[in-house]
Amino acid sequence: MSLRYALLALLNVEPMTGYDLYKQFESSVGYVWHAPDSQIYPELRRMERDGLLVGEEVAWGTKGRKRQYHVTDAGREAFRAWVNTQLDYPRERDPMHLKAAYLEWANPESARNQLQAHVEHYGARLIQWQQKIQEIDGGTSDMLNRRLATVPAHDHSRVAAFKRFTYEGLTARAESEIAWARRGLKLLDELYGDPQELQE
Amino acid sequence: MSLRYALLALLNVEPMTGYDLYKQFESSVGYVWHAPDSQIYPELRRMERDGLLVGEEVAWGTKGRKRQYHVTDAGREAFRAWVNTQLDYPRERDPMHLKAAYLEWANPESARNQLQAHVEHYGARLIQWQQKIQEIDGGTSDMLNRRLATVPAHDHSRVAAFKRFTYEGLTARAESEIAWARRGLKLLDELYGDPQELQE
DNA sequence: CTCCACTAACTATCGGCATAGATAGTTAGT
DNA sequence: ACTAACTATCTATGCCGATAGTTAGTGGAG
Repeated sequence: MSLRYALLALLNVEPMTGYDLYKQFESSVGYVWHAPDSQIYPELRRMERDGLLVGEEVAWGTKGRKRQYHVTDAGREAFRAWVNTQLDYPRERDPMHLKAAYLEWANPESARNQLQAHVEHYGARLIQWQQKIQEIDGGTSDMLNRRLATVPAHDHSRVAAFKRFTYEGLTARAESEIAWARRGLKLLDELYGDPQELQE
Repeated sequence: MSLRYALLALLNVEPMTGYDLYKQFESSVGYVWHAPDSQIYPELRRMERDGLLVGEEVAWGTKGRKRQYHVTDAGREAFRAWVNTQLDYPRERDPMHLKAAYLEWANPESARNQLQAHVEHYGARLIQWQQKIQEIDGGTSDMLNRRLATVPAHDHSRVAAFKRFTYEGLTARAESEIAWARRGLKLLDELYGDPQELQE
């Protein structure tokens, strides 16, 4: 149900087509929320049906057509209501931690590779999210600048602060995951012997 | 697809019925992985069909019957294969962080309440996971002890170490989430004024 | 002896999301 | 004029998981 609000958040800044939104989810915004186009188009239809959006047919080339969606007052209201609503947390279900509990079944190299992949996965995320923070601080964030253009100047620092806060949380999580996986690698060394030492 | 392996992990320790497994997921094991019974029963059938389990009809009272599932060699092999397989990470999709990015839309008390709820949610998890670690260290973990009874003594420390490692990761994550939400609460104080101070 | 909580198992429906594929128009380079 | 890459939209299938409801037997408390 969050896809709907991720879409509203983007469309609040400016009207877009389904394809525009898909591109956003594929790039920068996708580091916080992702969705495939096959999910976006039907959801936009449903949102229009529910009165949160209005679609406007726009010419594209000579014969082409595209549908640009504008947020309605009801849409803005729905978004505001969502932001003010307590969300319910799903039950615990994390494949990597489940697997970690049974790593004694794995052979040591495989365990090592998987923890190494964990480090690399969150390492890549970490860099992306840190980059976002730098863009926010440096005022070079395209998305943020367009958003800021729609709010009065004295609210700018506030808007930017929450964006930064979001990425701070994501980087903290990534760092925590990396630290955990590194501890796991050390644990493997202790239990099975350090492969570096064995080579010497 | 992880449910299958969560079930295999539990059934590797001892044969159980669907209901037993459901109880496990409702209590201790549920802090790492959860599943409703409506998912468990059909999955057990499928696993039996795939040759990973064999079900045995057991008398229960005078007329009652229950089905106890045993892991087959193929089941153990499938589990080992899973533990050795690199898992693929899903795309980013976290409702709370998405919402955090738009907290300027929320009214301050609501934002405060939601961050407070975030602290409390992970606070509760933190206590549960820390308890698990203490149970492991103190040798009072029922689940772990039954598991240890199935492996040779010289592997005991290894098995326990991975269980502990899992919960360490979960507690670290919980602590990170709590610290983040607390930073959010402080940010709200800075942006909107500290409600404590206003009362004085 | 009856009531109730618990044990045991199963079914149905629905939304979210992944994966894949279909269709058509556009734009820019060769 | 051709072709590749991109824009734009939509459909189909299927798994995973949440929620809710059904049926039937067990065992203990009052």
